[in-house]
Amino acid sequence: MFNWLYAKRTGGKFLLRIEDTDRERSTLPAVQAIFDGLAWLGLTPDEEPVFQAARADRHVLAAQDLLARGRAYRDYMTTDELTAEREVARAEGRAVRSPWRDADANFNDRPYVVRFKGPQEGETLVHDKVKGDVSFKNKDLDDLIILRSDGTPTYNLAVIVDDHEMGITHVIRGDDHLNNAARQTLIYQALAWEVPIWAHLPMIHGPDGAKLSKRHGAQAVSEFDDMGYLPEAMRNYLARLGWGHGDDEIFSDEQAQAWFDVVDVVSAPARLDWAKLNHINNHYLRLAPVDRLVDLTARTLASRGDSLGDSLGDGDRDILQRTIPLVRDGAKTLLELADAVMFALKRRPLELPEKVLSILNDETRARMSRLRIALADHADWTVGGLESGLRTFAETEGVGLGKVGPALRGMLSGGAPAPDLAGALVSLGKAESLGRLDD
RNA sequence: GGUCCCUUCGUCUAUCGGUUAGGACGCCAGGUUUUCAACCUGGAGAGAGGGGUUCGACUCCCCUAGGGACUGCCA
Repeated sequence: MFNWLYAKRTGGKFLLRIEDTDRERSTLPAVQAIFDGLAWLGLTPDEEPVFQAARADRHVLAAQDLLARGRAYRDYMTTDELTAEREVARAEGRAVRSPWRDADANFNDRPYVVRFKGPQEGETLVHDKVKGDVSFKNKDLDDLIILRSDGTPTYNLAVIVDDHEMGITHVIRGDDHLNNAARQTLIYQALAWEVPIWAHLPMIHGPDGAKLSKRHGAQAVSEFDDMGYLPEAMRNYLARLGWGHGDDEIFSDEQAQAWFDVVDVVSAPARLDWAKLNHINNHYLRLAPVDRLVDLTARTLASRGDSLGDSLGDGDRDILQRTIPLVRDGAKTLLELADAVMFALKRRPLELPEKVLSILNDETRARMSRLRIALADHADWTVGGLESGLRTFAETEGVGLGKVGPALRGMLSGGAPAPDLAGALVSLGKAESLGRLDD
C-alpha cells in the first residue's frame, strides 16, 4: 500500500505531494521522514501537511468508469499465462498484450485484474518542461493494471486520481518516471481530466557515476545533517546540481527563487561532488552567527558520545564562543569544526604526547618559564596584542619564533590541531593558558 | 531484446549558429608559515566519434559508440 502526504502552502500557492519511493517500507513513518528532511532543509510549507492515505473508493470508482466506457477491461490471464506472454513479447520485441483485451468478458467466478485499455494506433506526446516533447508509439505501451485481482487500486491509478482530486498542477519527479508519464497521460485523457504539467528531473548519481546509493554515504537528507553540513549549504549546492545561472555559484534563497525556472534544469544526470559540497559548506560556516555554531558544535560533541560533550558548562561555551571564530575558516563541516575546537576543551593537566615532550629539553623549558612570566604580565590579551607580545619576546630571547612556537603550541594544545599561537592563547583565556604552561 | 532519456575541462556548469569556449570545485607550481587548515599568485585542463545542413556548428539533423531509466497484481 502507498501513503503520501500533501503539503499545502497558505494561499493555495501550491500543493506538494511527497511519496515514499522505498519499495520495502512504504509507510507513513517513511513519508514523515522525508518530510522531516525537507523541514531540515528549510523547505517547510507554512500550513500543516495533510497525510493522505490512498482513497481506494475514489480509485475504484474511476476504474469502474473506465470499464463502463470501454477504456479498461477485465483480464483473466493467470500468472503462468502472463509470464509466458511476457517471454514471448520480449522475444518478439513488442509490448505485452492480453488475449482478453478485446474480449469484453465478465465472468463471476474467475479472478481478474482490471487493465487500462490503451490505444494501439498513433502516438502519445509528453510535453516535458525538462526533456522537451517526447513521443511514444502507443503500440509500444503496455496496458497498465489499475485494479489488482483483490480489487485494490495500483499506484499508477491512485496517483492520477488523488492528484486530480487534490488539484495538483505540476508533476515534478525523477526521470525514471518518464516512461510512466506517457501511460499516465493516456489515462488522464481517457478520464477526460486535464493532464498535469510534467517535469522529469535527471537523477543524482554518486561520484562514480552510478545511481546514488547508501554506498556513497548518503540517501536520506538527514544523513547530510549527521555529516555536519549546514542546510543553507545543501540548498545552495543542490540548486547548482543540474542547474546553473551564468557564473553564479553562491547565492541566497531569494536569488535562487528569482532565477530558478524548471525549464532551465539540465537534462543530464549530475554526480555528487563531495569536494565542492565541502567548499560551499565552508563558505556558509564562515557566514553563520557564532552563537549558532556554538550550539551546533555542542550538539556535535554530545552526539559523538564524547565525554566533553555532556559536561559542557558555561565556561566551555565561552571558550567555544572565543575559539570558533578563530578556527571556522579551516573547517569544511561541523565535524571538523568540533575537531578544531577540541584542544581548547581539554581538561588540565594535559597529557603531552612524545613528540611534544621531546621538544621540551632544558633549554626550551627555561625559555618557556621566562615566557610564562612575560605572559603573566601581558595585559592586552587579544590576538593582535599577543602576536606582537610573542614577537617581542622572541626578539628579547634573540631567537626566531620558530624556536618558541612548537614548544608553546605543544603545551597549549597537547598535540591537537590548534589555531596560531596568539589565537590559541585567546581561545583558552589567560588563566587557562598560564595554567597549562604551569603544568 | 524493446521503448525512452542522456553525452562541453576530473566534477558541477555557462554558451542558446560567428567567443582566444567563460566560471566554480578539485588538481599542479610558487608564496606565506609555529601544527592542521586557511590565505595570496600563477598554471594545466573540455565540445564522445563519424557524416550531413550552413558562408560559418559545441549549438540544427542523421548514424555509431558509451552511460542511464523503464519493461511487476512495486511504488
